[in-house]
Amino acid sequence: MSPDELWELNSAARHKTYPAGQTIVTQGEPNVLANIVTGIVVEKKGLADGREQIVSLLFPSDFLGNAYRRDADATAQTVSPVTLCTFERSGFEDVVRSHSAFRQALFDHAVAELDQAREWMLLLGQMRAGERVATFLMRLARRQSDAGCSHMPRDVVSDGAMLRIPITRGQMAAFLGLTVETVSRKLGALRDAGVIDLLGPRTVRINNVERLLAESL
Amino acid sequence: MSPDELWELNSAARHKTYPAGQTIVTQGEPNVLANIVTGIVVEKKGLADGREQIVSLLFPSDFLGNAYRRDADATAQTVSPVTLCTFERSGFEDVVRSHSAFRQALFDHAVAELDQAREWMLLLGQMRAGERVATFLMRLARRQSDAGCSHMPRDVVSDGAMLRIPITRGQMAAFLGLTVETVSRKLGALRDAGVIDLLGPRTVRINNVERLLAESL
DNA sequence: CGCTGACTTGACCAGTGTCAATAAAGGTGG
DNA sequence: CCACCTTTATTGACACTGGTCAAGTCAGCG
Repeated sequence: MSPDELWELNSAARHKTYPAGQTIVTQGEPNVLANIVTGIVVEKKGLADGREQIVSLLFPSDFLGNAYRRDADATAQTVSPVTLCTFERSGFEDVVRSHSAFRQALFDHAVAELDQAREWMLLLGQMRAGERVATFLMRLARRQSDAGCSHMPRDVVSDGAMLRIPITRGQMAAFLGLTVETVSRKLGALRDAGVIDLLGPRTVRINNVERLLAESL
Repeated sequence: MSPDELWELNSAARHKTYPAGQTIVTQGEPNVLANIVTGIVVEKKGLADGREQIVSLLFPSDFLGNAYRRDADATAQTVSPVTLCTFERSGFEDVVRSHSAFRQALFDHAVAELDQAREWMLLLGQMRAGERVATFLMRLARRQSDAGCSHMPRDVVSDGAMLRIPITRGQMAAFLGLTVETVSRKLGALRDAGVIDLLGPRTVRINNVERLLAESL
């Protein structure tokens, strides 16, 4: 995007911070348009009896909210303390209307999200518990190696890679369609098999990428 | 859309027919842009060992393919004999570029698909087998009552409604993340409970919408 | 009218969920 | 900096849903 485009967008932007565990928007209520500056956000959908499915895990630089829909289709909640760069809807829409490159970027974003959602449908519908956990770790590792050094070839994870899990076991369970206990057991099984080390509940070292990939099918 | 817009689009269109069970596009290969005129199409994603998850069920009037992505993210396959109204990519893109209303429609379509995918993630990740089957029937019934008479209030299904299931049990299973046997058993359970009648393997009468809705949670 | 693929049903069992008890981490205030 | 408390994570025993394997039935179609 050109400097003047960015400036125009920036004039509609405002920074906002949230503590950990805070709900940003609730399913069905007016949406928020924002970029995540720091922290982790989850989007989730719930059933009447309280069961919840996390449908998206958002990292810094990810976009939150849908420009073309007034109300949110999922609840967005902070996992850690979060800084958002929020946009006024009216100013945002002006920028979208007048700049086709920006419109294109938004569209690409929506398409990528659809692709991810369908990939996750495959995981939720067909994979067994161990495969889901292994797949989650691999995708997280890829994502972090991407973000860390953009000069590296994409999607490469090497043996010995350290991995920070940004969410609790409960949130992993809600994302993978499992229970906390099963997630914990499958991680333990990977540890016992020597595929990973659990250095702490949120820190993993991948000893054998190939085997982890094989587990994830 | 205005008549001249439709005409312009039409000049890029060509009708095509496929027999039942035919693959239209394969995951990862160049996409197709088309409207479904008649017949049912499924989009599915597969694992290396052959397990498959249906990610979308498409009816006449639904749009197939993604204008902003060259390759397909899923395999599209006909369920019944299908007539497609396909568009040349180049001509299609001209229309998209020059008509904002059309672009908007495409965007709305993508957003709706994302919403549906996430709704299905909730089903696949959190619901039990019986709930999944009941939910499938309800959504199918709503969709058919919509299409049937657009003058009726949307989403209303009344007791005694007849329902045609357009796919096999195997495809239902692949859509719901279950096995054929479980789908069959849960349908049988609904029949035994008097909630539905199974007039044939593909024809259902809903005797008690309220209870079916309760089963689907 | 018979054949083939789709569907149903039963018996059995494995993989996950459930319940319960500990153990470890992390945060707070002294 | 340490002790306490709360939350989070691990582990075990057990139950149960849904998957697997195997017959058998039905429906549609040539």
